[in-house]
Amino acid sequence: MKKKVTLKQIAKELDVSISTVSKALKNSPEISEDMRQKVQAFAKLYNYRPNNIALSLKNRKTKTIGVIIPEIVHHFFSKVISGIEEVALSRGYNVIVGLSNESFSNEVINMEMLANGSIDGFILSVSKETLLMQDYHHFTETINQGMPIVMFDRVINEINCDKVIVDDYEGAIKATNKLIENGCKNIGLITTKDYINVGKLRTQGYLKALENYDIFPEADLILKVDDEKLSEENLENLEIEIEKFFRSNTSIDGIVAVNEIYAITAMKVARKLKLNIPEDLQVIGFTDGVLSKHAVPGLTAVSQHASKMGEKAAELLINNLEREDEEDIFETFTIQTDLIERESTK
Amino acid sequence: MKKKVTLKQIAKELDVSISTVSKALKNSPEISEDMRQKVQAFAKLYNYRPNNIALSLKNRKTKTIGVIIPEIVHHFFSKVISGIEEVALSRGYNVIVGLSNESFSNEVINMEMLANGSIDGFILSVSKETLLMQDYHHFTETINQGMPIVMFDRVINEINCDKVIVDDYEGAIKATNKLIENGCKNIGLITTKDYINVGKLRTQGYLKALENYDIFPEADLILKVDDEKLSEENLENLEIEIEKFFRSNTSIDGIVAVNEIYAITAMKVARKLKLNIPEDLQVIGFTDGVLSKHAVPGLTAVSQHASKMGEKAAELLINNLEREDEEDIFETFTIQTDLIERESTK
DNA sequence: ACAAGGTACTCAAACGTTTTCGTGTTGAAA
DNA sequence: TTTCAACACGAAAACGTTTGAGTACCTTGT
Repeated sequence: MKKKVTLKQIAKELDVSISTVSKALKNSPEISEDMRQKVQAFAKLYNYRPNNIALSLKNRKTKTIGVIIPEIVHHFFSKVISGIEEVALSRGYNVIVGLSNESFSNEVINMEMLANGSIDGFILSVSKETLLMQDYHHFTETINQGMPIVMFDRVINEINCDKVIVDDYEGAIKATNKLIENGCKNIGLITTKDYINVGKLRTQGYLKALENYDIFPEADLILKVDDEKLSEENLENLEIEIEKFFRSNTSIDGIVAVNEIYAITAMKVARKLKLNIPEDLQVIGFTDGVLSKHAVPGLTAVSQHASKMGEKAAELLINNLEREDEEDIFETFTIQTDLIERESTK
Repeated sequence: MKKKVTLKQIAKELDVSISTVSKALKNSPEISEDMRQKVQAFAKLYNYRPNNIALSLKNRKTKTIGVIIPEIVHHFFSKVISGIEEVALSRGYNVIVGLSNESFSNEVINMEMLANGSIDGFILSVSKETLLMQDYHHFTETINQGMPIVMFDRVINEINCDKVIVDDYEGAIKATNKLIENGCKNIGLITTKDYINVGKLRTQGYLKALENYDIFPEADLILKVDDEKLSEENLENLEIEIEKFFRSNTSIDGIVAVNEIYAITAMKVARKLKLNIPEDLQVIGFTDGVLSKHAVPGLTAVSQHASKMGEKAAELLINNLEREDEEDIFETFTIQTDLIERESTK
């Protein structure tokens, strides 16, 4: 077992100073050609690699970005990470991932763990609990300490930082328009409680689209699912809620759902109630993930271009980190949605 | 913007030495009660947190583990990460994620980036290309430098390190047995090429189960999908292959598929061919992920307990890292599979 | 012969910690 | 009064690197 070799060891071995070795490896003109070659040959032989930690300490930057997300077992978030990874790698950065599991305290702990020198900046999507509690002190403190943050998807307007969001409002309009144009007369919306801003925006888009067509929105046609009660296990609750919703609104002929699970479950319930898709009921979901793609029938979905979100977030952060002047001009980048049409709509 | 405060600054402010501050914060008995309180109060006021990088350099350990996986947008892998994260967080470790995208060179680059001091050890699942090329020098070198590796799922027997695997062989036997007991006479297998060892093991399990029941395995009933040709986009190829497979084996009444996608696609094709599930055809897939759960009908699946794999891998690694004696006794931990029964089987 | 200048190296500080050893002051025992 | 712990603190090295300043030696020009 040969441990990693350091400058000091090379220096001792060649009987020169550490500085000489360092400079020789960096092709400094201060070093003679002879010495340069000797050192470089030796370094190659022993497979010398500079110690990242020492470099981080010296340069006061780690070339590492911290990503905090609510949940990784989720197509959208893993896709975002994959986008972040791609540009991070290409620009020489590492990615360290923290999971909040939608919990405020986990978010805080994770951020504190990373903020003490381990990383240069954060990319994050705010946890539900944080959104609910509206306690943002950990964000402001981090920013005050000079560590930049980029928020994506679930962002907080009051916080002054770079943001990457999806045009949820427009996306919901597109989806609703599509259904209206396809002849739906009674379009239902399955959404979340309003404290999640993406849910809220999508609801607003839905309402706007109806308004554009002079359709009066009916409160009965909007189902606000209480996400608190839902976990991996009790998806049946969701199924039951949606079934009740369908039974009390038999005229529904179109559904806009704010995420894949809601949409898929709606289709499942519809099948159970002997409704044919898309003949009797057309369905459009948000987030174009695996489920949409592999559902039968395929689910028409509003694509949020998750990996592009990740790429953009990483670019914003790295650009900020590598900016010479310390001006803080924060940008909010909006990603346009696309409607991916499949068999769940006509 | 108040930058992070260091020991040095506190020392200067209180007009004492750095050592005194450090000791006072650690409640050293060398320090008087007065001084201790003064320093701690000051530190709290300025929200002092020790710099992780400096600690890493001093202690020669980073309290960070590196995870290299082929692909993160994948239920199985993200679930594993989530298991790793959980254990890591509870034991005070961070997780840094690298993606190989199934490419050998990416795997090497990622490992080299991390191996230079950034992390204390690796948890990884080998990329397909590496398995194909059988070039393992980056693993042996890393281990030789004293950095421990834990491999999971796609492991390499020749490499001497901790491993966490799923009992693929047994899982395939369970699945095949189930179908046989349910009355299937012609059970097809949809698998990968043999260089992926999990695929190979599952194939062997399938064959073993048939043998146990004195059923002669027919080569025609085994479809080895060439994964190289498959990407996110051209899933149609898979569909076409499976359809051909079904058409040339009309007697098939049961399917074992080595992953979710194959299983779901098989169900989709079956529906197209007017085969009823589970009456005409029963299907069992590997990897109990979102697709299995939300498919219609629900897919009976062999659960690999991905998050448990992650937890176990993290435990093995951290135990190894924190072991006092430097004995290298490597363990291979096998996770038992469970058959999660849903509507795709009788 | 001697200042000037270039070459090829070494020294030392710095990044932020921890920790061993050293040292000055105090109070009490001899 | 001397001696010697006990106490409370400081100095310095170490982790591995980079880099500006310093220096020894040789060459050149006058």
